Amino acid sequence: MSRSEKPDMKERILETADRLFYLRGIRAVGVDTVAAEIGISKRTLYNHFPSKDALIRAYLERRFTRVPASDKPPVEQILGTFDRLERGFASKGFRGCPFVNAVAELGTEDRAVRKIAIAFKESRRVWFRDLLLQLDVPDPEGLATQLTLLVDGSIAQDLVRDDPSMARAAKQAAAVLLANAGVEVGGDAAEKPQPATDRRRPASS
Amino acid sequence: MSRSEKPDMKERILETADRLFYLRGIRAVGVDTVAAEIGISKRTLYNHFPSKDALIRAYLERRFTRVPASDKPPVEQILGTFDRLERGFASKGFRGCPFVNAVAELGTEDRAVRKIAIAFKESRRVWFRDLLLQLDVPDPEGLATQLTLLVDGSIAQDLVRDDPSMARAAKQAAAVLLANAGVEVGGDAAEKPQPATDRRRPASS
DNA sequence: TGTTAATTACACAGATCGGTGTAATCAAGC
DNA sequence: GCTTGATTACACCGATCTGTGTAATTAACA
Repeated sequence: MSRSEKPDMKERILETADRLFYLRGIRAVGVDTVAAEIGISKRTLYNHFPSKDALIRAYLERRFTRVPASDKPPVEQILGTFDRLERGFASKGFRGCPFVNAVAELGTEDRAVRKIAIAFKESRRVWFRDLLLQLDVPDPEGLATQLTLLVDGSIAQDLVRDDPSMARAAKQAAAVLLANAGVEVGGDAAEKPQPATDRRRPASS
Repeated sequence: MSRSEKPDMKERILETADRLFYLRGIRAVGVDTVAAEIGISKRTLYNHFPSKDALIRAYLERRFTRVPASDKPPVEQILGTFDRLERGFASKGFRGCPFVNAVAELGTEDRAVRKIAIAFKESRRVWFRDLLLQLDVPDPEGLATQLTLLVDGSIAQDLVRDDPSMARAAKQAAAVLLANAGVEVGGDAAEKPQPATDRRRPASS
């Protein structure tokens, strides 16, 4: 099949489109820009993707990475999510949730895009729920939803404020919700102190 | 000053820009579209706003409406926020947070837009905090932040899923956080039952 | 009535966009 | 060496976008 020297041209296009779409915005990046960034002709790009819409869909589907399985205790996995979030926020390349951004950019009328976004949000909710089922909480479905609210809330707040401590605030709230559901939460899991005021990266504001 | 028959041309332009920008997206709506929607010439629009960027900024500043003062008890005000949210979600014209959407669309590099968005988010956090101060909770700053996470989380989730029950889930979580801080929460404040599954509007999906 | 300012219609500039057509070039497999 | 398929350069299309220039028109006010 593949006669091209570089492993897979389609994957190279997707990698570049992912980086540009996510960092600069989907509408802000043209197909010419994507092709030029890789150093290929626009024609080659259109030989792999019939339209920009198809490229956008492929970009979002590629972003749909499953959360890796873990053998750690469910509580640690749940609260660890917010630690990963905080590290993500602090990294330079973070710019919000690609699915929420895509819906915000392309509108709710774009069925294909919204379908992928919904699937992603639901997959995370189910991931929470399955962990909560192991913990025997009274209402795993509802609590899982509440945890996703904290995740998406901290992502939106960090996108605007560029303040990674939002993940820490979300983690503390999650710990309270878990404790309220009868789950034993390790004392060090949610480091309480931390006034959380002004933990912005100096680059911003 | 104003020689125009209609009260204020500038306000008419802003009203229309608000509706179109919010519902269809800022980048998706051109200045020609805004002018045509009102029935004025593009030249008139540019006589009131020097550029589209200026119109965008004015649109966001106009969206920056303060939460009205209320004499109801602080707890009711806080939890009532989520009831208002749910009604907003259920209304046809809801399409997420205009500030988050603007940052998602225009990028974090747009200093002016981001500054307005940050100011708005902070104003809501301060509104929560001032109410919490009246309730004598241990950490009003941190709890206020957590409440904003629930607000923005439910907004993001509703934008994607078109599911107004997200506001209800947020309200229940908020009630738990308040109770955990020692606040007396009325039993009817957070109507517990409600499996919350599939409360979508029939129009969607 | 005459002055003044707002609004109008309309053409147009300059850029960018998504997408196509074509013929040449290049590299791998038989 | 020849065939085949991928890639290339490059021109080009039509649409859309922000923004401007201009001269005519309208309406309020003195």
